Amino acid sequence: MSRLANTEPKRKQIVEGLMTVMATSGYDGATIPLIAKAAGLTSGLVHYYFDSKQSILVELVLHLVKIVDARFQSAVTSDPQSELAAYIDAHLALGTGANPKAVACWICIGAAAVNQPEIRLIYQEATENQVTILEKICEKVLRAEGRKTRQKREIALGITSAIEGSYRLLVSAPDMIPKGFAAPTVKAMAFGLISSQPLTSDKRRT
Amino acid sequence: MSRLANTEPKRKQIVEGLMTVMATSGYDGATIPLIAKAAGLTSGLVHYYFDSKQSILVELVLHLVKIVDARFQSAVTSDPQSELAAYIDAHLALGTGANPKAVACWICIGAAAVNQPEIRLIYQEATENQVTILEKICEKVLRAEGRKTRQKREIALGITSAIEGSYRLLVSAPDMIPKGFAAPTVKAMAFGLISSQPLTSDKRRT
Amino acid sequence: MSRLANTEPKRKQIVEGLMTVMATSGYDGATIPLIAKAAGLTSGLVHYYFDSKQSILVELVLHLVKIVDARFQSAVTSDPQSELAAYIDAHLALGTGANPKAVACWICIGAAAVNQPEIRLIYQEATENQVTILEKICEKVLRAEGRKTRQKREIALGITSAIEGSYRLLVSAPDMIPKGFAAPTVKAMAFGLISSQPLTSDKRRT
Amino acid sequence: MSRLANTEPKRKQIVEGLMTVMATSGYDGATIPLIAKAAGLTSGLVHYYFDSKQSILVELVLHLVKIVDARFQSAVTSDPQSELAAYIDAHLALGTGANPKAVACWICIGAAAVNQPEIRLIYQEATENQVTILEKICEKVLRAEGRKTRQKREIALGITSAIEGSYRLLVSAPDMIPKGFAAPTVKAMAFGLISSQPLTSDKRRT
DNA sequence: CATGAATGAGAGTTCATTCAT
DNA sequence: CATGAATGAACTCTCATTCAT
Repeated sequence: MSRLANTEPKRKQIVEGLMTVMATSGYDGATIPLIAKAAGLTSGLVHYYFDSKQSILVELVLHLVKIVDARFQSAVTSDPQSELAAYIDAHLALGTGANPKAVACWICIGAAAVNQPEIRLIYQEATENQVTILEKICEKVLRAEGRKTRQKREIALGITSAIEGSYRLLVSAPDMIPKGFAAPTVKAMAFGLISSQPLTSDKRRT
Repeated sequence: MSRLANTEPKRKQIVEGLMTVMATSGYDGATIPLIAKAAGLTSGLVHYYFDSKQSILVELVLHLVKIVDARFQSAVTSDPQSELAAYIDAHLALGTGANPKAVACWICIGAAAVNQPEIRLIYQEATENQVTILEKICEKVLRAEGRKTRQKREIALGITSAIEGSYRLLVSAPDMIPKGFAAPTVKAMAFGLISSQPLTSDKRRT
Repeated sequence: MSRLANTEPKRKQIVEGLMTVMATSGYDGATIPLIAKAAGLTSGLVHYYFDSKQSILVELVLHLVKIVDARFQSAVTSDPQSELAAYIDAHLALGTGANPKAVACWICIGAAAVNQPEIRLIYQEATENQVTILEKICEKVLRAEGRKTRQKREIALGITSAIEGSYRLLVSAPDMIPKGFAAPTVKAMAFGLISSQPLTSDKRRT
Repeated sequence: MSRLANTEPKRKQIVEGLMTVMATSGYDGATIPLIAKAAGLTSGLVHYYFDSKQSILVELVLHLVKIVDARFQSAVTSDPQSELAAYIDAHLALGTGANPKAVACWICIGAAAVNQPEIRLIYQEATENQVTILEKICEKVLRAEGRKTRQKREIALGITSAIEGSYRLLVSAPDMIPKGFAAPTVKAMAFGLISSQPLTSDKRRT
């Protein structure tokens, strides 16, 4: 077996160790020994597989993006409206019990992006990917509803904001949030926002 | 007589020092020496005015809440709809250049709330206050539009999510956000959400 | 009034502040602000009346010596044996409730003598004074009992050891010591030690 | 395989580093860098082997107790009287050059017990163990001399006081103490104290 | 591959002391 | 006299990182 044979599983273990610890202790509170322990390894090994603590964080961000993507991909996508609903559900279901660790980490990553340019870049890239996907879905919905698509990006950004903001409240003010609140409300906002767009042609619709 | 007691200004200096440093370095990156330097003081003096680093953070949270409150209070509030618009503007204008440091700090505070229970409590309290204010405004708007008010809290939480999420994007993915995007979009989402509420139903109720 | 008018009372206040704090917090735990507070003054004033923290300790040692001296002086001194008993009582009564703070301080001073030569010197001087007084009493007792006085200094040192050791136990292992244990036991040791000395002349005494 | 685990020797090195520094600088003067230097290590490593400075002190107390125990255990114990003498010699020989560092530390530990409850507890426990051992020896001596054993604990406490007090003088007033003074005097006091106990039955012994 | 001992820089915090007022 | 703000050095302790084994 080559040396690489065992490399990926180990790296994943470590990344998930960081996720676990970070979800309860934040990024700075996630020390190498704690990460190692959560991963069932020793601190020395962590640095064998990763150059630095920050490089684990980089990989974690990529990992989290995959988790959400996977969930959305598996959603059934018949008509545009249910596709949009499925997208929102895929994201917000994470917070409502499905993967609270991932959400807590995501909040910490946003803060880490403040002072770590490398993290900011990949956070931005990941977000850009999501917005692009969402933009396309929104475009389809707008078309299906006979509305102008000019603002599709603003709409996608608005929905993304609402999702990210829901994460914030779910993580940092959990006591305020009624169970099952986030997804329906964000969906209502999303469709409300779409409905506020002008129709493509008033004549035909009259 | 002793030296002129100057406690409050000094504490404010320190709090603003934390805000400045935290906006670029995060909470853990905001070391006491850096805070002191930003405030033009010595590290020793920081601990003369504050028991601990965390207690500076506590005061900063209160300080940030005051900034937003002050901005909103000064807004003219004629009809409910413009009051709601003014509320959203007061919050989001901060991010669009008015006080980017405050917004960056707010993001870091949310992350700090993850692993510092005391911070979580005051974050939650501050958020609860905002939601309560917003809830009342929403109720007025709903009444004015002849809609049921049952969901007013969910609506307030939804708008709050959208605002918080906009902060996130403004801070952590600034390159993605077109100038002046946030406020109009959040307003459209807010009014879209309100419009999705059922009418009180004048017929049956007559 | 001259400037000195108020000096001595203030210094005494400070010394007693140190005694109070030191009895529960040790010498290093007795910070200037704590001493000042215990004395009802401010930290600045403490340094107005004393050059340094150590100089307060120096004065405290002198103060403690006076306390014991005063107590012994007031004892009735009829025959040598009761004088010795009175001496021991004067010292050990301190520990058994009369002045536990003084005793706790005395223990701390012994430790401070380890690393502060100036304290060692005055501790030694104070102890030497006590031993000298005790030596004279012992000489009288030995004479009265018709015993050789050659070892009077060793006897005085032995009794002093027993007293100092009782302080240690009273302060550092208070739960082990039955009420009223120390004085009778030390007296018994003292007289036992004296009885172990050879008689001055067996012939005459026959 | 990792580096050869060498935990116990390293911990011992550190404990002895504390002993060395504490003997001349006291507990508070024994800073981690000084302890590390005395042990030939770096400060970081000290905290690798011990959670806190206090935990080193805890281990030092146990270490000191062992030193005395070892010395006493090795003493030949034929008749009760020489066993008592051996016990006193084992303790006091330490001060007279055999291990002056240990004695100086012991004095500082008593002072540390004043304001550190955990230290007080183990000081008390160590002392209680010694008193219990001594009590049994005294009981044997009392029996052998046909005296009542009721006061055996008070006697043991008295002898312990005399030993502890001798330490004090040896450490804090070394110039006053003639060489070889302590052990004989304490022995004389001990036997004098025992002789002061009533005989078990005067009638039978006639 | 794997360990965990070792390092060294730097964190938060305390405190005797000074001094402007 | 008296205050308490201000300083700066030193403290204990933490931690990412390295490396001998």
